[in-house]
Amino acid sequence: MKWDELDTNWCPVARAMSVVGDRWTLLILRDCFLGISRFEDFQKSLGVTRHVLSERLKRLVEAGVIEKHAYSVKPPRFEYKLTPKGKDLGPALAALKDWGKMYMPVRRQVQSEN
Amino acid sequence: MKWDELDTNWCPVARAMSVVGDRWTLLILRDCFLGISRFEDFQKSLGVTRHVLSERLKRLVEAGVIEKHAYSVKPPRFEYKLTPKGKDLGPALAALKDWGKMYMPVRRQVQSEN
DNA sequence: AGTGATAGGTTCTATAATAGAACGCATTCC
DNA sequence: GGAATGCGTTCTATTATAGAACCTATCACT
Repeated sequence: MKWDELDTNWCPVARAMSVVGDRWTLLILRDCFLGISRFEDFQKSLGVTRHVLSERLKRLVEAGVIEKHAYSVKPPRFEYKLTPKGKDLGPALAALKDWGKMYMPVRRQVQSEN
Repeated sequence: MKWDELDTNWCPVARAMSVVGDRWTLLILRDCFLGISRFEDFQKSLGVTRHVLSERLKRLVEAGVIEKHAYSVKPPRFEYKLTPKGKDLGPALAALKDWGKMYMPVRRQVQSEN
């Protein structure tokens, strides 16, 4: 199969990956679960480029995983919130969290010389 | 943060993604759970390029998620098997499977004109 | 002994995705 | 009339992935 045809795959895991399998997507959703909802906050939290963040949010909205709505019209300001479909990714994220806690111990980042 | 520094992140989900967050990796592991163990079989099952498959398997072995061992020396033949660490990704994959079943209905692939 | 098949890769080039910085717009604050 | 904030888009450079070809070792057949 091809990566951009995962949505028609027989396997439900593959179909799930067609929505949440791209780089950064699952971490954006983790941030949603932590209460983050604004573009700037996702960007600061993750360090993902604005370009990619914009593209991922658009995709997640299209897929019905999150919703975008204006919390202010003047000035125009938006927030992204999990839909029920998005909230139901909670168990998957929780399982990844548990696994990470168990098997991926925290290692201090090596400080650069400069 | 940067994608290749996820392993030092404070968040266990991010640290998990440092191992299983790359394209195709979670689907390779799904295949492992389905009993697939050989290079050729992963490749046929997923359609991933041999280059990427090789790289992902190497990474998963390094991370201790799967083990490579020879099941024949003459001719040299190998199989990849889940370690306990890898088997403990079962709940995460199961959660993704459930979510995919629930929210991503099977759609027939549109047939090409040619 | 030569030919083809099988398994497990590596190497090569072309294309697609991501990184990183800059820019644009609307609005508010000073 | 700046400067700051929030939410993006656009641009170029670098990295990752796709797709095909190639290599090695062995066996099976003729």
